[in-house]
Amino acid sequence: MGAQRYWLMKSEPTAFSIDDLIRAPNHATYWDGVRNYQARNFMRSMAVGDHVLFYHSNTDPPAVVGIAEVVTTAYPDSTQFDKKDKHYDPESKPSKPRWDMVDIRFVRKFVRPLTLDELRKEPTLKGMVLLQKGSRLSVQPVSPLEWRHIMKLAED
DNA sequence: GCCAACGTTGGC
DNA sequence: GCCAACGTTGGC
Repeated sequence: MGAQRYWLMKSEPTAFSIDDLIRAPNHATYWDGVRNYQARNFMRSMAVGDHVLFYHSNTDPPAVVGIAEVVTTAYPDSTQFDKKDKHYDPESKPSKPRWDMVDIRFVRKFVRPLTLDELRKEPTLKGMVLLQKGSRLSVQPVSPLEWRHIMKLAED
């Protein structure tokens, strides 16, 4: 199998929305706060240039709202060492950081959000990690087939 | 706001 | 190593 090139990353729009990404300097940001090992490992396997579906979670309606791209490989998430940060991890040592982040940059916003409901109706997307029962991974792989299908949906 | 599903922690 | 308790995620 070739390298994984497509991903999906979740964000609560009240915390950080795709419009926040558009407004950010260079339309880019660091993706901090991931505190799940599986999600972290996916970030560690990202390469510069990989493409990312930007997903709004915990909102009405939850939806894929656009595309970003990976602009750095994984590096230590500084918030893990910041006592005042919500994501502070007292167990993590600067000599051996536990949590990583990547930088992503805005690519485009869909003319309309592709809602979770709509995605569920697509047989091609049945296997998407996002659509699996109980799936909560905030960083997850997307297959080339799923990616292409979502790009088609986004054209309409 | 509710709560099911999941991941992590810690007592044993 | 098991598993109950707990905290979190995120759809609804």
